[in-house]
Amino acid sequence: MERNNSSKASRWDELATDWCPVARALSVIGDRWTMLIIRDCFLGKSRFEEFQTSLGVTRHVLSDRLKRLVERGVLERNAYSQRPLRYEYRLSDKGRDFAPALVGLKDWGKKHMPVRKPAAV
Amino acid sequence: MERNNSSKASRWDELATDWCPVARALSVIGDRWTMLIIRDCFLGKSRFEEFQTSLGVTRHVLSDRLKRLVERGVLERNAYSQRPLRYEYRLSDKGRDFAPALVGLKDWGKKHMPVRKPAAV
DNA sequence: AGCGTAGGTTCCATTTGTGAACGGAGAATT
DNA sequence: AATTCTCCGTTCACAAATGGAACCTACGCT
Repeated sequence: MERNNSSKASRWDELATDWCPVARALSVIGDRWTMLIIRDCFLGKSRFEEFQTSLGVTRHVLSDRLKRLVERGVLERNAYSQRPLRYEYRLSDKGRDFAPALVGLKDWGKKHMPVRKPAAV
Repeated sequence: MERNNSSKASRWDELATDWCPVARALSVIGDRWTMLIIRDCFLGKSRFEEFQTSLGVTRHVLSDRLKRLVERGVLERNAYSQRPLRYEYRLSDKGRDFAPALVGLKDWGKKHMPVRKPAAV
């Protein structure tokens, strides 16, 4: 499905080589769900099932995103169990460097998207 | 196409009311192209054609994004010409508050996505 | 043997994005 | 006055991404 390397490039996936560093950053984390996976990593989550239940994203989109993030060096994939072979995903230094951007988004969300409480009846 | 308000909600468009402020921010700017439109606004661009040629996004996706950003108060739409009635899109205060997040992305892109120059032959 | 769990993959329907053409309204050119 | 140009979109057919559910593998538990 995703990751078919034979297709012609659309403008979106030319962003990785754009002149603008913001565009290049978005080529890595500009897809749906990706930034939220990174947020979950900052919150200490590391396993497939954790991300899946936390985000409600479908499993194969999650699978695709994790694969891309590992390919691009934002996450590292390590076996946390050998006998049932199981992997966890952890932020690399490159991934941890998203902290300032994430904080920027957090501050904006807090200020401009207040949680709507049900009207007290 | 987009903006049909009768459809059932998927997880993605429930983000606007998520407990996490990062998720709420992403519900506004987490779509493809949206953050790049905001970047262009910071760079002084304000008109439909400017965004379109700068980004290479298709016209009706651009049209959709601008509409959403105005609806959500990130951009303001003002007539800049009366006789051919034409509009421009400018950042509101709410939109300008994306500056820190944008800077975070810029710094990450500069550090971790260096521009590949063609090998000097 | 049968069930549960973690981490995926596969299938199909729906939604979103792309690419190109079309439209309208006024401006500028011939 | 007719044609062309510019700006800001809309519409259409097709391709790609996403959603939702089922399935699979390998192991552990009872």
